Amino acid sequence: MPKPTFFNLPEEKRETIFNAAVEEFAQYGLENASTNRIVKTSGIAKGSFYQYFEDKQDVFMHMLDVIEQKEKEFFKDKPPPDHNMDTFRFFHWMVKTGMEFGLSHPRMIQAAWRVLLGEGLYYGQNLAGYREKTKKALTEMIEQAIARGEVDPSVDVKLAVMIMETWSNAISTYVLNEGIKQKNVLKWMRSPKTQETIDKLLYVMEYGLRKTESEFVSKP
Amino acid sequence: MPKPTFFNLPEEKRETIFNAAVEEFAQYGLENASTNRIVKTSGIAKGSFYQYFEDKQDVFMHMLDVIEQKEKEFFKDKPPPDHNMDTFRFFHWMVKTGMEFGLSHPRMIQAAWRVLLGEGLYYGQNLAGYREKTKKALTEMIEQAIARGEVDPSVDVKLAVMIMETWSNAISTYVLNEGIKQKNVLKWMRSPKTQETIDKLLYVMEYGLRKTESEFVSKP
DNA sequence: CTATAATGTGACCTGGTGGTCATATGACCA
DNA sequence: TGGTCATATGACCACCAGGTCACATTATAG
Repeated sequence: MPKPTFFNLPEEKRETIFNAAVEEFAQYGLENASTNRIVKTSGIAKGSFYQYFEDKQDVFMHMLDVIEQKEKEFFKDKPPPDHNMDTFRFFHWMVKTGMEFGLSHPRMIQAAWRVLLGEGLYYGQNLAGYREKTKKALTEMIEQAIARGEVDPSVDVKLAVMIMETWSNAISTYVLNEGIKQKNVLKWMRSPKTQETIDKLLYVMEYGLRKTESEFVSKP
Repeated sequence: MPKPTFFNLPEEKRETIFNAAVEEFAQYGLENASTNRIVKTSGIAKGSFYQYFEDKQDVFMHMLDVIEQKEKEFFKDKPPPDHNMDTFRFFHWMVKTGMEFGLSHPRMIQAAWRVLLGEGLYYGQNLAGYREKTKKALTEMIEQAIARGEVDPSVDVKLAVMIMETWSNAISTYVLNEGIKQKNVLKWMRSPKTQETIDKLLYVMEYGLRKTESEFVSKP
């Protein structure tokens, strides 16, 4: 948690510092982020930084909180089209909506992903908690899906979770890496071509890479 | 390339230094690897290190070469059971054999993966070449597979490559992470349970996560 | 035994790191 | 006005990084 002093700051200054930190994390990850650079780019004194935060990990954790909060807000007025829908369609909706959210705060998400996926494995307990959360949600979803006869039961739950995580990671990585190159990310994201790519990826997750009687068709 | 001096060294000393470097990369990655620690753990003077190598990246590239060479040796007397086999069976065989190789040099592989996957994205050209190689091989394989009618053609080649890469990465990561915890990795790797897990993962890649008429059966 | 070449060494350099602290600034209030 | 308290500052610290280099040691050859 940042110290109270940080929250007393005028919003503009607070944002400047926060954004500088986010940019630093996106570029260098957590381990290689430099507080010196952060203070330089945000135009504050070194001492000030330590009056706002314990250390750089403190800022990073704060960023995760901000993401979580913004995510909640974003999803609040975007309820899934049908509550009792097919699990794959639900996952589909979740991935796509999640991507839209991600692209509205690209650097923040990039920073979080980079650290959580890259360094998180070799890091302390603090970060592990964040990964557990999504894992738990996925587990519940899959248990339900198996009960409903939607997911192949011969693949056990733990493995299915791992598979869905992998897919979700792969798609996010793809969208983030490609999206950043675009001049208008949202337009790119919503373009038929991009949508089809994501559809195809999710289709393969569902039906596999082997050619079977079921064929891919783009769904609106 | 390491300097000639390095190759003139008695084998034992050479190995000591090399192993220390590998261990360092496995633990800290390339960016955070410390030459100071490497020289300390291998018991040589700082100056000697720079008489053997240009810098730490030089050692790392050398490690990649060593891996490549050992891989060639390993695969030399392990030709695929049937040359004109189904692509998925071939991929299956490749993954499993590759894993066996990986577990015979776990730290080296771990180090390479860590850097190539984690830092490689944000690194210079040197490393990109190594990723391109495997990508090219996969591309050819998939083009053939589509021509043979084995892979769904509605999923285009580029995407299929990405999917196979993702799977290969996911499985490797899984095996490496779990394998390292075991007291006897090879025994663990060859145990029916582990084999079944890998079979299941590859099965899902092939037929998808959704329950269909085709059911998973463990194949010998 | 001597001269020359190859190898080994660690003190030393510059520069960056995370973090501290005495001091300065300025807003607010009695 | 003078006093107080939160905020701001950057010089400074100890530490570690990668890298160099004059010098010491050892091996080789004549």
